[in-house]
Amino acid sequence: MELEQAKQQFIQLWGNFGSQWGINRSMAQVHAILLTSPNPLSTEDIMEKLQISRGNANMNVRELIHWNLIYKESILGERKEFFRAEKDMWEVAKRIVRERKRREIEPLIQHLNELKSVESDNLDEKKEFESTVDGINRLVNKLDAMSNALMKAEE
Amino acid sequence: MELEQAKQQFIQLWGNFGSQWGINRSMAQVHAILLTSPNPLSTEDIMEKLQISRGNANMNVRELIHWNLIYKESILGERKEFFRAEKDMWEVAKRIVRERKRREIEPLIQHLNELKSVESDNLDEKKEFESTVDGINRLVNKLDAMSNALMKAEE
DNA sequence: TTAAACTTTCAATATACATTGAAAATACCT
DNA sequence: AGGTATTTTCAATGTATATTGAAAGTTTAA
Repeated sequence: MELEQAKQQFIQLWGNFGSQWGINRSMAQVHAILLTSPNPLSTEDIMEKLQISRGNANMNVRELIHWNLIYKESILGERKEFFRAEKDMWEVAKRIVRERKRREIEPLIQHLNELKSVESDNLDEKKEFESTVDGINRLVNKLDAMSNALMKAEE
Repeated sequence: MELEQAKQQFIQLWGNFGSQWGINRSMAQVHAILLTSPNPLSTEDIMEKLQISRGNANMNVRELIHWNLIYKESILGERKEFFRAEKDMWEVAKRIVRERKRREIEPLIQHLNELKSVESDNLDEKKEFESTVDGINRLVNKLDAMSNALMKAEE
């Protein structure tokens, strides 16, 4: 397959994959284009290659920096900012896990704790509810422990 | 906290959590209401408790059955169908992993394989592209192996 | 075999979320 | 300080996805 065509397919693929997992399509596509570029790219490069607006490009680049998946890079004699992606995919995975944990899992645990015990006359429903919440709590803690172990283990 | 209020919060919580991970809100909410109910519920019960349409309730119940997260259950003397949820959360997690693997990871691997090698004059870009695809391939295989190991390991 | 009870489908509609682009803000150079 | 290049913001707009509900389909019981 021809390179440009393959890149195009990869960008679409990564975009779809992202959106199935709650990452917005453009952000995943910006990530894809930087992952496959040997040189850092500017906002304009990204706008052009993905055919998206300046605002969109800018916002998703910022977001990717915040996720720690891409870096700013300056090019000698150029005034604008350039960006390059972290290329070690195991590192990428770890950073995504870290960020989603911080954003979603921790608040989830927080909220579940507040639901731990309830008052009610209906003992059946009360029991079922508490046991569900407890079950989820245990699961989340288990998964959390597993992911911590993995991220330290490396390889 | 009062039970009904806590349930309501849980339903919202589970719905939001689902939609952050690419599961539609209603489906997660239907799941939530069944998880916390000691008795099986009918489509009408679900419609009423979540204030959603018949079509919506029906479609998401079907989908949850397909994910193997809820079961049909018949109640003596009742004609309509009732549904109850799998309550073992570790089991739930395993089934979700299984389904998402089947739906998303396997097709991803499929597509990545097709992009494995490309033709181009630009050796830099070609190399970068192939190495990115290879890196993702390795990552996905690693995660896949890990999840397989975990799902067998139990506990 | 009919009719009531119940389930499924799907075109129309609504909602949530992503995207645009021009204006405002900021950084940089002389 | 003034002017130009570059980045950021955000109200308006567009788009993908979810939801509705009524009609069509199916099952059950008498």
